[in-house]
Amino acid sequence: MSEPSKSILDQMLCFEVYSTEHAFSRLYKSLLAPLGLTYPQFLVMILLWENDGQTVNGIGGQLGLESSTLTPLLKRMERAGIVLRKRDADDERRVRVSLTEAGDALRHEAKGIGTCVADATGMPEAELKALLLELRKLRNGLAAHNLAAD
Amino acid sequence: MSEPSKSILDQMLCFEVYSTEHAFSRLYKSLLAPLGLTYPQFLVMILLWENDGQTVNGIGGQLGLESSTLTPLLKRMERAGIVLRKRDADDERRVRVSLTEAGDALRHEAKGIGTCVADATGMPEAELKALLLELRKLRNGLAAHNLAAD
DNA sequence: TGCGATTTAATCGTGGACGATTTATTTTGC
DNA sequence: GCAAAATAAATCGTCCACGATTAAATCGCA
Repeated sequence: MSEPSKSILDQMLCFEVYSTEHAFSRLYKSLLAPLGLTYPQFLVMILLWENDGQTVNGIGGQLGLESSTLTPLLKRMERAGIVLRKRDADDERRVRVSLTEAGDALRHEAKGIGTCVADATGMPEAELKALLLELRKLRNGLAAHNLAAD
Repeated sequence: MSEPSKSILDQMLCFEVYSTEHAFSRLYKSLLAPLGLTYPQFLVMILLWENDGQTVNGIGGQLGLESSTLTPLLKRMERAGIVLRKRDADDERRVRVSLTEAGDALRHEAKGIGTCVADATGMPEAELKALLLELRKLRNGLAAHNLAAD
């Protein structure tokens, strides 16, 4: 009873990840609202700004999302006029997602967001970097375990 | 261009938190499925196993969830026969949530879950503990900023 | 005492997320 | 060259999450 067992620690860690995700989500919501974007939509935009015309699966692979999540999300973005969805002529199974002019223009409006978030953490860069690496290690561990379960 | 700016780092960090949360969520889903629980429901159960008969707001405060999230969630748990929802006789605005026998019994079936998750991380206890503290620091920073925005 | 302000849940609409399934297309194996 | 397998996206049902609003109960204060 004196020391917290590893399993309790783990429960706490999972909850911490869960609630940190909520905190990030709330922060991004307020920053992204003026652009009319949600956080997952913003992630898609980052990928497209970097490399336009990707397929649904390509985007999903990078974000870890299924087509059942992405298809409706991309349709909302299409309705908002920031992306286009078009069947690939060479392989009609694929749908390629590309930026409209409005979508491309959003890139400039999104410039300030990163620094806002960085400031909000209130932590020095080195510490954030270390945290990033530790989290990546954790996620890789979990992902390996998730794969092994199949 | 040579060094990653703090804002890019931050974007990566946020994404890392986001996807680590997904990885945890997937892992817990497979562990909790035999108990018929989702992860947020499991969090509610942990609170009730610790302290039965809490109010909706009391639970929400600890988990950072709104009544608009909890009410339907608790109704599903009630339908599943693991909790009861009852208006407080002293203050009829409050709804008290308590465990049924079946809900209490689940506690034993959930025993092994923590160690499973701890093993899945593949990381030593000390490292997990340090990560927990860093994440808490980050979350507190973000939460402070979220509050200040009001 | 009684009325306005506050507190507590519940409701509604929107958006994310997943698994299972379906449909269409392409690849492969023979 | 064609049937079977594999791949890509979409669809459906369920659940989580939030903000805004509503309804009911309680509190507080004049």
